[in-house]
Amino acid sequence: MSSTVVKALMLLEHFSEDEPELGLSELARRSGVDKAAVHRMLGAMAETGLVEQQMDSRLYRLGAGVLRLARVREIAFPISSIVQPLLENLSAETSETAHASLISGRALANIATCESKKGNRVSLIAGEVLPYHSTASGLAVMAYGGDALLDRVLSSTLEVKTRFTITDADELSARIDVARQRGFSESDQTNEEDVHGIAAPIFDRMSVACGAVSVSTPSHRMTDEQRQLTIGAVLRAATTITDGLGGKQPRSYANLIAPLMVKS
Amino acid sequence: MSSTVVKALMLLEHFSEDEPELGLSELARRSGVDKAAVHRMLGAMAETGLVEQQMDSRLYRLGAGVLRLARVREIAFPISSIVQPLLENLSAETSETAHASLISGRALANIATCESKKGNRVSLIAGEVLPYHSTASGLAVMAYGGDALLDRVLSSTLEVKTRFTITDADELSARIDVARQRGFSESDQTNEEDVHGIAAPIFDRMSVACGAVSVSTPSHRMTDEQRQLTIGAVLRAATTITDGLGGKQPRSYANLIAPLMVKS
DNA sequence: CCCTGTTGGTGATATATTGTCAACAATGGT
DNA sequence: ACCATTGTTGACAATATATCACCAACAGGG
Repeated sequence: MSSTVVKALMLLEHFSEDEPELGLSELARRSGVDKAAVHRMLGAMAETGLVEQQMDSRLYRLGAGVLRLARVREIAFPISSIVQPLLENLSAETSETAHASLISGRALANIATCESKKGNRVSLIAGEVLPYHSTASGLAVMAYGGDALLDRVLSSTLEVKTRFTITDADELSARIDVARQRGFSESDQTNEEDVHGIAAPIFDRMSVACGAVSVSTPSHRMTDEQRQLTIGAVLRAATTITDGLGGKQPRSYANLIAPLMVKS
Repeated sequence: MSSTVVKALMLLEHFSEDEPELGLSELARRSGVDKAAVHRMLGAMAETGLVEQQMDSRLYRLGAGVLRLARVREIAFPISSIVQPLLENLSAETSETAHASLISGRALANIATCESKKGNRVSLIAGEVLPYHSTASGLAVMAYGGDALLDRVLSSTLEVKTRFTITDADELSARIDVARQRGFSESDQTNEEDVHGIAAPIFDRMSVACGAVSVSTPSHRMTDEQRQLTIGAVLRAATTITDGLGGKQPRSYANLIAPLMVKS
């Protein structure tokens, strides 16, 4: 059915900013895998330094190997360092929390964040794995990420995250179409309660979406005015990031969003 | 014999700053694994975002997933950000290239670097995997990393890196003893030609070595004077880093190196 | 144009690793 | 003392894997 390598690596998705250290039984419970299997997988990943086990508490955490890998990737393709300052600009423009994510296998990987300076802000867990179907970023990516990606997501089981989460493939498909027609995507409380998201796609060298930029706003604060402001800022940021990464927006897309990008 | 997860993850060690993108056949050749197997493993790792495949060139590279993992780890245990500025200080003091590495499974992972500003300097490949037996950092870690680690390395096959590389377990053991008696380790051209290394261990909360700081100097430039200067600087840096990470040097070790740390 | 050398990718089958379940010692809480 | 955890190890059946072959596509070179 599914390779053991995938099963092992899926264990890593349970580590987050909130819970950087997890026990064996805990991981087995969350992943639904047998304790013995988890034990062997973690042992294998520890051999290569992807995880490491605390000698005293016996808890597991992400290992030094991930730092090395990230360095290699970041030196060869400096994405985070390019994106981070642009996110800070975006956050300043909108006064809300901004973040960028990239396609990472079957989900989106949040790779950079800049939180709003307001007291009441959307604070997202760093390094979280974002589902395609329930986030604005996901919609944006699916709208411009090619049919292969789209089909894969639409035919997968769509997890319920809140009472607003769209779990029907047809309805989701319709939302994606709307995003494609507008040039940006919007989602309200579909991934988390009281969080409104507006996102725009980032394109690679082949004009295929490889990620998205997004601004998360507390739902109640999302007025019409704020919405217009955010849409423009997000589209400008996405365009700058696409350029910065050496990517190219499709011609039709550039024309589509041009009128929305003018600074009022 | 060995789990498939390990075999899959070992493929990642072939990606480096110099060669961030590799083809399927290339990876199969270097790892000595069958093409079909490599293909399946890469596919599995791509599913979780650990690697990604360029759609046009079909080459593989490290994926966005590693960035996410590194963020999670770095936010929970901010090592790199603590170590980096201290390395810059160390490099300035010695005028040579400094780097820090952590235990990462069966090898050391280089996690931070600061290159010398001199024209002729030791320039090391970022994110390289450093063997225990042929580097000064490795000697330092083995000297204070506990018997389990020591036995594992001494009983493994020691790869020849240069004509000076020590491949005899007894001789290596003797060198480690010397490092333990002195409080720092030294290696000359055992990992790379014309590179001299001086390293000191970094300790964790349980007073066990978890990594090392090292200064790499071109062999011909390593005079007696420079050597004394470097030893002091490395030991001071290692002490500061151990403290910064919340670690503790063993009492005996702190006493041992105290006289060497005085600034002349 | 063929020829040879690549490349990435795909099936078939025997084998070896893996999943499953049970039991284990060591903790910690009550 | 008990009970409920924890991490760990063992054994066996089940299954995913390693290995081999082959294929199509592409790139020079003669």
